[in-house]
Amino acid sequence: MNARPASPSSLASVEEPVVFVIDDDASVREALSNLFRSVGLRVESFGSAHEFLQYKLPNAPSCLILDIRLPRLSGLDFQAELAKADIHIPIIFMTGHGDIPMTVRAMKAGAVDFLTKPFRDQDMLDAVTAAIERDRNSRGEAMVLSELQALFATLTPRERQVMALVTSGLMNKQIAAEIGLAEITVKIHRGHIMRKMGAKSLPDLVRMAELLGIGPASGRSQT
Amino acid sequence: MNARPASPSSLASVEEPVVFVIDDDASVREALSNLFRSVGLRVESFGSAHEFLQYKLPNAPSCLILDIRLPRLSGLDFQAELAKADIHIPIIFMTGHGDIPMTVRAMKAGAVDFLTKPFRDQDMLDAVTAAIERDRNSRGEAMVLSELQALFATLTPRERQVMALVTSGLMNKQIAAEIGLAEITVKIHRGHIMRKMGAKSLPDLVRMAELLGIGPASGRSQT
DNA sequence: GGGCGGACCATACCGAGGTTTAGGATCGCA
DNA sequence: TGCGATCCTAAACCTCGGTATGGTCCGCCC
Repeated sequence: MNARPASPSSLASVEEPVVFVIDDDASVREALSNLFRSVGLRVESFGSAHEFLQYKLPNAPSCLILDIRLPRLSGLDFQAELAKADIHIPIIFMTGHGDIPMTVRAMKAGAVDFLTKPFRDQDMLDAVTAAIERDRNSRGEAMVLSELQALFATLTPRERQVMALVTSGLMNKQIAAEIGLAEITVKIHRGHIMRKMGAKSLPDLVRMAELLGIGPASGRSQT
Repeated sequence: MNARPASPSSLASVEEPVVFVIDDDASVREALSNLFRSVGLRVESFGSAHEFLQYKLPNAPSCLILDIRLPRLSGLDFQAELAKADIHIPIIFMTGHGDIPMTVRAMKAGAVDFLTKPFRDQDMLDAVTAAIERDRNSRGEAMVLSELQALFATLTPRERQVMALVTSGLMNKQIAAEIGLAEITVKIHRGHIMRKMGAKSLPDLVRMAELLGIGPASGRSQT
């Protein structure tokens, strides 16, 4: 709508969505590739999980189509691997003969969908659309957060500490007493914080602190 | 002014957890009841979804064990019914012969787990424990939110409007210009807001506004 | 009609927030 | 040894936030 974000960092999410397909059966890869390409989606397919890991993931909304039964590694285990490696991409599982416990485990671990072969093309396309959309959102949030963290990283330890106390609602004089400073010094730090973080107002800063998960944790020991 | 900040609202979550069981097979109800009671959980069981709906739900962390195949209504449909009726309770499905699409649909709709009969008692207990815990958390959050909403409801329309602008970071004089008031009037409103909402500081108020989802939406029409 | 609450405004006062200017002290690094 | 970053403080000055006192106007309900 309105509200220019004013961040010069719109260098992400400009890339087109990508669908990744991992299946050891070349004919399946082929069929899925054709399906997705027919609706204008970019596709990258792989014969194994290992191949996929070699590939440098683009900074674009994407999702992963995975057969639950993979050559060396089960799809479920691979899902866990990705999570452990901090690679977060929505996963759509396919299976020819899966069971319910598998399904539950996959869904609990965050899978977007779980399709049984044979599935209708439209079901797959719907799942992919939802997955891409989900990824687009989470990428957006992650980007905002990482920019905030970058700003936060430019603060000195003292400034970080003061920021936590300011956003917790303490007055300058209380902060000064809390950490043994003159009130004027706190004001100075506070000014630096506002400038470095690019906050236009105190509510702005409070919201940043919320996103960053800042409590009195960064402060010193409490009673 | 009323200004009754000390709302005696600690009357929740003191009740013990309850497990609800819906199954048309009395022997299943009996077995599950015994299982849960054996670990000290309170159980209420029903032969049909309809019976369950007659029951007045207690204000306690709870969960619902549901057979996917119910007498009149499918478990999946009943899940949707509950959601539509704004009854949010974690659901654990059981099934003798369910399929994967059912499972996926249930999990996507928020089910906690989906157990295939026969299941191990421990699996059921684990699922129930997780579900109760989830419900305890969401009840806690819901309670905090409803208390906030109660406070917010005591604000006059003008005060609500000013609150939105204050928490968005505008200065008093800007707010005054925005809605055509004298700055002093804004200050008065602001004071009332802080008192009525029980906010001890501006950051406090900002966090409340975040929880309440307050944007310029409650203000007047914007460009 | 009188009471009540909401909304509005003025004057005055004071405390809190915030900047500028001008320093001093410490520490690590080139 | 000099430089820069960090951290601290002071005095002066101004704006902003917030409260109190006192008052007007309007609409609603008994």
